Formats: sequence, structure tokens, C-alpha cells
Amino acid sequence: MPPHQQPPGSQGSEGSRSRATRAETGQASTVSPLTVNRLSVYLRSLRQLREQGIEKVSSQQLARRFNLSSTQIRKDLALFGEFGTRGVGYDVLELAEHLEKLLALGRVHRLAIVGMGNVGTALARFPAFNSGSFQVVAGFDNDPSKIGRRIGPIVVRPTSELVTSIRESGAKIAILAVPADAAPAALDALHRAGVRAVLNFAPVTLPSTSRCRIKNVDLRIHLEELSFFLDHPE
Amino acid sequence: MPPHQQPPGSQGSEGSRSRATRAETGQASTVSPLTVNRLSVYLRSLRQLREQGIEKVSSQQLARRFNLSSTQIRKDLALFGEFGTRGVGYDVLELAEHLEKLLALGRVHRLAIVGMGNVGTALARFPAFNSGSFQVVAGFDNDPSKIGRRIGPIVVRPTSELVTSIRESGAKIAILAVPADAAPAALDALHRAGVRAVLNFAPVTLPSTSRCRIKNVDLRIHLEELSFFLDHPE
DNA sequence: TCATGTGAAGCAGTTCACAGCG
DNA sequence: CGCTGTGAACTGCTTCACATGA
Repeated sequence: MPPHQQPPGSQGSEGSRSRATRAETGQASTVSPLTVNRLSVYLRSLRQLREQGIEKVSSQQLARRFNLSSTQIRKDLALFGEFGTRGVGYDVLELAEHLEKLLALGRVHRLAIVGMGNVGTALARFPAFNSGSFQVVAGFDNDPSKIGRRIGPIVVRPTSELVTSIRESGAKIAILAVPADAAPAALDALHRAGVRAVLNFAPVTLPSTSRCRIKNVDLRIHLEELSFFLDHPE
Repeated sequence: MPPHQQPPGSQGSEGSRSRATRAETGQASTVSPLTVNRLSVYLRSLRQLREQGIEKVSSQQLARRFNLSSTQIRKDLALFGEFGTRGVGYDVLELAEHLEKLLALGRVHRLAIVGMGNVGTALARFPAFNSGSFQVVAGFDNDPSKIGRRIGPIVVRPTSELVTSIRESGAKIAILAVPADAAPAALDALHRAGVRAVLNFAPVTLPSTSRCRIKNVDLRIHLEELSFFLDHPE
């Protein structure tokens, strides 16, 4: 994944003998996005094991089953506490719950989508964005022919209503799926609407601020990466 | 996502200047995906400058304008040759062309999409996947109600025809947009169809091989990353 | 005994600082 | 002079190796 932004760092996190972990002291992020992404992968894997009725798993079993590194699993988890039992491994159900809590998936995050083109429309209907901890509650576009149309769980509203509508909805996460040249203005509106995190599909690298974290996802770049490695094999 | 891959390779490309660079010596990839992704970003930026009629640019101007690091731009480019003029900077048009060549964007890559659900459908219609160097030429699904339907540039075909159809089309890149449990079988079929690169949207981490490079993109994980940092600010 | 949790080592990616050249 | 290109320093991520404890 291409990490376009870097996380800020401030706190030293010495791993000392006591039970004082990051989670318990209340101190937050010297945690890198890479680690956080892996936590999601671990959770995804544990959910699969849970569905299969598997109750215990060691880091090595997880690693083999899901193409991961057992050391890295343990190191990543160690940032947040001690979740395993020596000589045994991890309790699948319990660790999954810990990860859900860590990733703040215990509550519902309302999502607003800006730009109801191909991508915006697909994401409005996308199950992963409309289940569990996520729920699409608003969608915006400038195109008059789209206003008022029902797409997935929402009815498209004009961008002029974006700020007030998002304020009312309480959505703190937005998906930005507008053309590149419209992105800066849209982002500015999202700031004013109180949005704190943005998943940006517009082909521009928008900078994170302390007030609003941005994750840039450019699908064309992914294709170009594959194109490069096709011509520069191995 | 653990990127383990590094071995050498061979690629011939005529050099342009004095010193022996990777491109000239014929050796290929010790190049990291991170670097390649940045090349795409540089190209995207240069195209924007080109449209504005700007002819020369220094690494520092690029960096300021597009939130990049000037040193990193120079280091990244240095892997492939010497494209700038000391005391001046880079020729926008020329550098863009070099990057297009490096990223193998000088020819059309035909794409096959497996799974015409929300994501597959959106990508079939997605401009970035149907312009310039990319072109969607086939789409597959198991759902009988979808077979025969025209979506964007393609007509949906049954998955049973996947191998022969992709072979005929000559597509070497596939987009995998099926449910997680269907992904392994679909990938196997893609291997048999001669596909060399896969953009995987299924929520499983599929491993790359030397025969077929895989780029895993899990949109839910992106959301979960934002969710985490929402609750663990700064 | 077995697998976790963790300092220490190793490696990759980024930034610094400046030599070299137009 | 200014900007590129680049060894050297640095930061941070990953892997190793083993002490620790159920």
C-alpha cells in the first residue's frame, strides 16, 4: 500500500517489564499506519477462524495460514498489551474483540460520500461500507441529474448542502470521489463540516493535518505499479 | 502486506547519458514498490504542469507544489538515469516521457475483470481503467442474471469461459473483485489464463509469485485505519 | 515443554550535506 | 550562482534469538 503520509511521532515507547502498555497509559500514536493495517489483517483472519469454530491459535499458525510473519504478529500486538498465553497461544474470540476495540470498531462510524460517479456510487452500495462498524449516511454530487436519486442507502444531495447536511448527520469520516480539480474545494468544505478523516480517491495527494487525517488511494497508481513490474520482472 | 521479493532480472533499454544506471546495465528490480508508486505520483504531477504549459521544473518546485520531498524525487530518478540539468532542473515534457516509458505506459494494457459486483462494475466504467495505457477488454461473473449485460466497454461472460476468453483477449492484467471465498479458485483460473499481474480487491491477502504479481487492495482496511487514528489522535 | 514477549541485530527507506556541473 | 546527483548519516521497520512464564 502506498503510504503517502507519515505519522507524527513524539512519545518514546520503551517496552519495559511492567504492564504499562500504550493502551493502558492512554498515550496514543507512535503507531505506524503499517502496523495498524496489519492489525486489520489479523482481525480479518481471526474472524475467519472464528467462523470455523477454531478457539485457540498460535502466532505461527496464524502466520502460516494467512501468509504473515509470526514475529511481526507478536511485535505488533505487544504495542498494545499482552493478549496471549505462553505455551498456548491466543484465544481467537478474545483477541478479535481486543482488535475490534483497538481499531475503534465497537461503534458505528457514519460515512459521507462526496462525488457520486462510478467510484462513489459503487462505495455507497459496497457491503463493507454498509455493515459492521460502517454506515453510509449521505452522498453528494453537483450533477443535477443525480440529485434526488436513491443510491444504496442514501439519496443524493447537492454539494451546496454538504456542510450543513454532514454537520447534521454527525459523520466524521468522508469518502472523496470527485475529479482532481474539484478535490481541494471539496476537502475545504469537509473541513468546515467537521469531518476528521478522509478516504481520498481523487488523483491528487491531499495532505493530512492534525485536524483531519487523509488516506490517499489512487487506483490508477496501483495499475501503474503492476505495469512497471510486468516490464521489470522479478 | 509483506512485500518479500527482490531478485535480479533483465531488461534492455538504451541509455541517454554518461553514468551506468540500472536501465543501462540491464539489471532490473531492486526497486521497491514504494519507489514505483512515487514515480506514478511524479508523472501525475508532471502531466498537470504540462497542461499548464510549464516547461521546466526543479525538484524543489515539484516538492513544494505537490507535497513531496525534493531529495526523494532526485534519489528515485537517480535509480534509472540522469534526467535533469544542473543549475536548471528538469524538462517537464521530457521527464514525463521518461517516466511513461519506465512505467511501461507506452503500450496498451488490456484488463480483465473477474466479479461484476459493485466494485467490478465501477472499475469497468472507471475512466482511469479505460484510457491512456489501460483498457478493459473482458468481464466475468457467475450470476446468470448478469451474463450478457453490457457494462462499460464489455459484455459480461460466465466464469466458465474465463480461461479461454482471457487467453484469446491477450490480457495480462486482471482485476479480482469477487468474495473472499471465491478468490483462490478465481486466481487459479487466472494463472491458467496466462495472467501475469492481479489487482486484488477481495478481502484476502493473496501471495505474489514470480509468475504472477499481486497487489492486494482492501478498501475496508483503509477505513479501519482511519477509524483507528480517529480514536488515537496524533 | 511450548509459545509468548522482547532486547539486540539487521536491513530498508529517508534525509542530510555537499561535490560536481551547467 | 543554483540545482542535480550521491555517499554518508540517520531513522524506523523487520527479523533474530532467547529469556520468561503458563
